[in-house]
Amino acid sequence: MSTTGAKRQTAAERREDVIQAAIEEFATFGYHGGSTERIAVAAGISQPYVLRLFRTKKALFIAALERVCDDIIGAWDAELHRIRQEKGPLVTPDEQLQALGRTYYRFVRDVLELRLVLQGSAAAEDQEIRTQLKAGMSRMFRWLRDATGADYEAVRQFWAFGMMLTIAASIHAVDDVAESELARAMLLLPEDAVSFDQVTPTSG
Amino acid sequence: MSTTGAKRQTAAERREDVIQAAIEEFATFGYHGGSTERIAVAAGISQPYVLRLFRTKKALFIAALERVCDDIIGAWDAELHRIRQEKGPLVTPDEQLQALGRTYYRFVRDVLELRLVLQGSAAAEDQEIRTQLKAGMSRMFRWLRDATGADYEAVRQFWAFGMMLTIAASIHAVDDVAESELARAMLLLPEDAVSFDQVTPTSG
DNA sequence: GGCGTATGTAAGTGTACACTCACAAACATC
DNA sequence: GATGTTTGTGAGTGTACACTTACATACGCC
Repeated sequence: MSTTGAKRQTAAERREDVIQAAIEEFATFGYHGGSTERIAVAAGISQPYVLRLFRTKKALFIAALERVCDDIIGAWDAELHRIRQEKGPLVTPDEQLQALGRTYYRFVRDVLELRLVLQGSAAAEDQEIRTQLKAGMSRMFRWLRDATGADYEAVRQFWAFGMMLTIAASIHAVDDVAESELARAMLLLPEDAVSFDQVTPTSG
Repeated sequence: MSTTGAKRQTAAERREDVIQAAIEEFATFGYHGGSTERIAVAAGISQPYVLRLFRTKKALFIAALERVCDDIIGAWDAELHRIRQEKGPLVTPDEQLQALGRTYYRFVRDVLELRLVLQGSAAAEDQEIRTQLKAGMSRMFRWLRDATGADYEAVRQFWAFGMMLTIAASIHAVDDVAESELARAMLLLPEDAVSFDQVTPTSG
């Protein structure tokens, strides 16, 4: 273990670290506000190397977006299997969607990944980002439809709620839910709700 | 009319021009991606003067956000009066919300203002922006509730749909609605819909 | 017409940041 | 242990952009 003891990893491993750091950075600050320098620091490498692993900042953003779509579908898939094992194979599409909806946040690491979808929408003025985002959303929509067998209307409602929950999380509505009937409304809670276990992530 | 014929306006008038330009710029490129220089050009003044009228870029963004919330409420209000005159004063809350929802886009100039709300959510990591956005959303929620008399659940659904429509517009889903069943689903259209008059803005 | 005020700008400053390039250190293979 | 390849960095470059300062031009008022 010399002082210059450089721990080399494969490019694939580094890429993974960078993507994870990028998801966090971009989800928080958006595409324009996110910095490759901070991503590099978070991933434990130099900034130029980030740009060698992903040719441009935009390419990295798009890769992160793609990953998030995969993760969300993966999390949904796992939850669906859990539900089916618990309740038998005869659950209705609506029951399945409801189950996915109730545990929406728990699926995705600290809501960050959902926020990245929001950031993608915000940056969708860029054609390449827009194209990628559309593809990702298509995949999610199709998966929801195919996996649960639900109809358009149900998937629509599910998705719309998801977006609203994401925005509610973005503006930290959950912070002052006790004092604000608005927050309560946005979080889809009944007026007499006292707990947020069903919608908040189990953070930290 | 000399060549240096400077047309002076009052600061209030300039501020108005700047806010309109800012809404367009920020709605398109977001808070971080938006440029005060471009806003200045669009408003027909120099960039330093933009920052004299609004102390900082952030202050301008927040002012634009506030304005948009007012505009949206104003547009809703006008539509509500129209509906009541058309159908008499006995319309139910649900009918009123439905009317607002059907013409959602038409209310707001080319969907830009709704996109700014999305951009605000994306930039809500910043505490001041977040605070302003929360206040604006609160006002909108309260107005919807008070003006229509609808209950939480109905307002929630209305809002969630609005957010989804905004995102659909951001990713230009409407562009390829003919070829994509996804776009159709996101745009809340029944599967046999042939026209988008109900949801698309009358642009140009 | 002089004077105070409001409207406006040219030019500059500092900084953040995406991206480049030349070079170095670790590893694999023979 | 020489050689080629992959992993990695230090030190820049150019540029975009928020913000500042010092100055100019129009306007109202007496």
